[in-house]
This record gives sequence, C-alpha cells and structure tokens, in this order.
Amino acid sequence: MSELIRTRFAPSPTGRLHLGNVRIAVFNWLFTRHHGGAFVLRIEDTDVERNVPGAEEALMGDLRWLGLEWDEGPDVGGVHGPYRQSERGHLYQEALAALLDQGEAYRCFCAEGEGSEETRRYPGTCRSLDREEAAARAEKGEMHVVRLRTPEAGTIEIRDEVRGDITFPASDIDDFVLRRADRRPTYNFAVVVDDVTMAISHVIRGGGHLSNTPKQALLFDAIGAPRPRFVHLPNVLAPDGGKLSKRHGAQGVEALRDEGMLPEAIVNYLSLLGWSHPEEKEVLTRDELVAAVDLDRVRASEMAYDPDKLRWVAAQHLARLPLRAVVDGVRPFVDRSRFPLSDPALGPAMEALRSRLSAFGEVNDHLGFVFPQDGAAWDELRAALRRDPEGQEVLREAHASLEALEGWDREGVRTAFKEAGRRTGARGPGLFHPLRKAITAAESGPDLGWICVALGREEVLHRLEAAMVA
RNA sequence: GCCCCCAUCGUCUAGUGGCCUAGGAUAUCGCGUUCUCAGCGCGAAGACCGGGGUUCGAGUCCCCGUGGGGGUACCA
Repeated sequence: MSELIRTRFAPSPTGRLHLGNVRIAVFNWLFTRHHGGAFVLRIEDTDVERNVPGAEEALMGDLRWLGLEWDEGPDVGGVHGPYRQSERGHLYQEALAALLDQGEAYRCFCAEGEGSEETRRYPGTCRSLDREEAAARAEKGEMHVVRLRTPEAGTIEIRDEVRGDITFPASDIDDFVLRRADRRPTYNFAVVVDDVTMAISHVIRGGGHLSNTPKQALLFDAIGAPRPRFVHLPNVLAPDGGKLSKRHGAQGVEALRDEGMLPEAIVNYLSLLGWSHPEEKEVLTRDELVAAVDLDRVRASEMAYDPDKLRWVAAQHLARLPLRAVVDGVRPFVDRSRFPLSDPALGPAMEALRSRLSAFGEVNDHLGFVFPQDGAAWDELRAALRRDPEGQEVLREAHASLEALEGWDREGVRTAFKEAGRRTGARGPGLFHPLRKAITAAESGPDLGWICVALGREEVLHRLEAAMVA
C-alpha cells in the first residue's frame, strides 16, 4: 500500500476500556505501525448524557499503559483537530450545509418515529418538499431533522477488506437522520465527517459496524469524498460463547493492570484473536507483532475470549524477562504486612517462584511458600517432626552444616543439605521432606535452596531449631 | 418480519480442490526431569454444524437448512 495510512480509534468516554474495545485499538495500532502511518485518537462524545466524567483520562491512561501511543489526539493535538466530537460542531455544520445545498440532504418536519410499521423505514414524506419553503419553515424555528436522500432502488456495494464485496439492497436503507431536531449530529453522520476531515484511510472497527457501513458509504459518496478502506474485525464473544460485555466475561484493562499483568502480553494475546502469525508463532514481542501484523491474515469469523490462554501468554512473556525485571515488577505488589521480605531477598525469592506467575500481583499467592501463615498447623508439623527420630537427625545435621557454611548462596545450601544427607544416610524425600516441612511448613513448594537464600541464614537456622527437640 | 455477516478439536487457530487417514497452541490426562509443587520435555485424547449439488476428487466452490452475531433509532 503506497497511500498514506491513517487510522483512528474512536471510543466514547462512557467507561473504562475492556478487552473487546482494546482489541480494536490494538489492531489499529499494530496495522498503522506496520505501515508507518499515523494513528489518531478521537473521542466520540456526541451523546452528552452518556459521557462519564474522567472516563476520557482513564481511557487514555489505559491506552498509554498498553503502549498504544497515538500520533494525533485530544491531548497531543494535530493538524486535523480538534479530536473530540463535541468540539467539531462547525465541521458537521459545514458538511450539512453543503449536503443541503446540493440537494443530497433535505429537511424533514415529520414527527419522530413516523414510518410504516411493516418496513420500519422512514417513507420519505418530506423528500419532495420545496427546498426554499423548507428552508423558510426552518428559519421560522420549526422543529425538523435533516435526512440524507438515499437511492430508492438498486444495490449498495461496499468492500470490506476481510470479507470482500458485500451487497445491500438499497430499498433497505431509508433516508436516515443526519442531524437531530436539537441540531446535534447523529453518530453515522459525525463519524463520516470526521473520517473525511481527518483523512482516515482505513476504518478498522468491530464487526458490529458492518451494518452501518452502507449508510456511511452513501454519505462518503454524497459528500464527494473517497471512501476509506473498511476493515471489520470479527466480534469477540465471552468465554461461554455469549455476548461479551462489561458485565459478561469482559475483563477490564484496569483490572489486569492492577493485577500486574504485562501490557505487552495483553497486546500479544489480543493480536491472536482473529489474526494469526504466518508461521503460527504465538508468543510475540511488540516489535515482532508490528513487523508481522497485517490485514491479509485476519479472519472473518467471531471468536471467544479465553482467559486461560491470556494467562498462558502472560506467563510466557514473564518467563522471558530477566530476573531483575521480575524483581522490579513484583516489588510494588508484595504485601509487606504479611511477608517480612527484605529487598535483597526478593531476588532469590523470585528465582524460587517466578515460574508460577502470570502476573506480578500473584506474588502474594505464592509467598506463603516462603512465609507460612498458619501458626497452629505449623506447630503441629513441628510436633510431628519432633516425634520423628530420623527427621530429627536430618534436621540436626543440616543445622550443623548450614551453621558452618562460609557464604550463603543456593549452591552452598544445597551442598550443606547433601552433606547432612551423607552423614545421616537420608536421601531424596527422606532428606528433603523433613527439611521442607521444618523450613516452609509445607510438603511441596518451590526450590528449597532458593527459599533458604531468600530467608537468610539466621531465619533458616531458627526455623530448624524450632522443629528440633531441645 | 426484513437485511447483512459468520460456521475446523472445549477454546484460539493452520488450511485457500488432490501434500488432510486435517497440522499447531491452550486447556485436560499420562510419562519423564526434580525432594515436592510450578516450569520444562515427551506422549494421549479431542474438530471439518446438517443436507443437497459442482468435480475424477471437497474442510476448501455453489445452494438450502440450522445455529451464533450484528443491523433495521432524532443510541454509539
């Protein structure tokens, strides 16, 4: 594609972004970056009653956090601004005047909802009203809307980049409203004027808009502007196959962010919904996605959101992070009130349990391996250990070896355990089980060597002593 | 009601008429590695919605049905 690629993401500020919305932004962004185009953020706030205060900032915050930077938008400006529909009234006005002038649109004085029950279409009552007369009535303040003069017969052909050519019967599309009685533009009208004036080349949006497309195509034609390429991404369904919505299966970006999930992982997972890598690779970095994502491998069929796979992708990304990054990522999430973990201990602790994380916020679910909580259960375990002569022997010898240890690292600790094993004749579970129980109060868990390093010599010795017969 | 879109393992998908006795991923289960769990490695089970065509040959093309989704607003 040699033309200038310009795309847009146009959310309404009615709430936080959820995975369904964000996926649209992800494709727009990926596609645009792939082609070196410009990505525009436009706020569709025409419906004043539905606007939620602060939603615009929140939504921009979510997008930025995901790394989906826009080149033009309400906060960064741009030559095609303003970027809020509420501030673009004059553009709609101008476009409307031109349409009225050319006879492409006409004033309609009918009462709201007038139309036959059968077809549910507006019958075109005011279509043939005298233009001068209509203008005069409007001048006098008579309530009216403005409608587009649409073809009565024939077909409307549109091209969708993922589905190909689609034909709609023109008779199915009535003379729809462009401007309401209160003079606000309708959605379909505002969108087209915006896309034209912002020189959008590719309209990439949810499949739900496919049915709006013939109307919008007609509007582009009426305005005399070339139609953009239409790209309708298949809809995302809830995990159970039903409709995805905030209250049904849709995760909010905010929630995932609060959980400490890697934004790159979210972008990666979302990219896999409806698109596939030519070599079927699934774990991809942002750069790899930008390099690979294009329209030719986008599917047309809808699909379900799968939280399990999201988790898996996230875990894969996390696993590829250097330890340093895991430690930094996890640090703000550690519940210090429950886990007396010193900062230097974070490294070994993460070595021990990073493989079970898919998001940083999950640390607290696993730190219990290092800092057991249940005192009563631990006491029982210790008591049982004290009644076990072989276990006692292991504990005693391990304690001695550990105490004599020069430094305090994983290899040293493991060597000390093995020495204790050699001296007592205990091997395998016979050796590690009593140690693990004494140190972590659990029968299973992460690598004991790393846990010991994280706990420090003093604490480990202390725990061993607590489980030994005095 | 009418219009439009969609249809491969539970889920995400590969597949563009013969390479498909349908491949990969996830989830599930088993084995191995490991003190154990997680991870990792290996393996098992698991799908072309139904019916008609077209063709020497159909998951792939056409039609009908069924199911799901969207639209039919002075909502977006």
